[in-house]
Amino acid sequence: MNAPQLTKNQALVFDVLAKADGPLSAYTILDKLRDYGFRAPLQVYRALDKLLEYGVVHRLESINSFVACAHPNENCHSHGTVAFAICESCGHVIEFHDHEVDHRLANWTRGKKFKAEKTTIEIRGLCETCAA
Amino acid sequence: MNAPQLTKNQALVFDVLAKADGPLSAYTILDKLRDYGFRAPLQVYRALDKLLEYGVVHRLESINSFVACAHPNENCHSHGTVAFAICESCGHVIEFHDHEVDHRLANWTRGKKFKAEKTTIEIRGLCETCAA
DNA sequence: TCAATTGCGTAATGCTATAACGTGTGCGAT
DNA sequence: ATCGCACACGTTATAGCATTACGCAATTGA
Ligand SMILES: [Zn+2]
Ligand SMILES: [Zn+2]
Ligand SMILES: [Zn+2]
Ligand SMILES: [Zn+2]
Repeated sequence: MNAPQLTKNQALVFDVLAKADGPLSAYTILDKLRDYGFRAPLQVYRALDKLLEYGVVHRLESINSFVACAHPNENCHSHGTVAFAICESCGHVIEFHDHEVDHRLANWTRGKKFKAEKTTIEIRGLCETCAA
Repeated sequence: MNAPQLTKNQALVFDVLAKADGPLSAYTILDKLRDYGFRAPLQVYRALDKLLEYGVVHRLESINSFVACAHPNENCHSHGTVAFAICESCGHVIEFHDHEVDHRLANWTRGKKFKAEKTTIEIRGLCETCAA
């Protein structure tokens, strides 16, 4: 899914995420956008839905938060499953792909005849800086 | 973490999960246990915390639900990361391990000096029956 | 006996997400 | 033109998930 011109709300939400140095919850985004006219969660969630659909934002399931894609120029979806390492101390997120992991999981689903729609891989822990 | 004798509440929650044919949310568990004296979410969450700690229950982050461990006699934690395939149609969950996936992710974290604490791998889609 | 730990019960609150309603705007088909 | 449709938007209310805070009781172990 390629991203068309963003609407005003979508652009506002995306900018907040792009400028953040870590994942944000929908309600945190809402708070940051109150000065721009946002009043209700749905304004955020509707924008997020589209941004997720366009692949320019990822959802971190394990922490109910959202993050701008770290590879804005590639199409993340085309590289297979995106994986995340999330530092529980400083909040930083590293986004990565691993072809071999994709391959193994695809093998498994093929063997089980399981039709995968969406795969989540999230590693929570401490980044190099925070672990030191 | 090995499971000691469960308390009454822990045993009730565990039994509900063990008898269910799919993952349950904390509030669904609460409803099923009202006849046994449960009145508040915390009674469920406290029991779940312990059951998770003992490794006899897993939390599915992507659907905010809980499931009894499918390998009650092995120690799931000792096998590395547990992965789940979750059918979005019938709700069935298949729990599995893949050493090679673990290995790849461990390689990645070692390379980044990221100290992994908890890794989530969840595949959502359609099981063989539902995909047919 | 005293202190610390653990489990339990209850009420209140906070965080996350969606349902349901209506409005306005752009745009192609008739 | 104007009708119908798709889409974004705004608002209110509600549903669903999880924790904080307080107090009590039983257990353990010094
Ligand atoms: Zn990405
Ligand atoms: Zn960090
Ligand atoms: Zn297990
Ligand atoms: Zn199924």
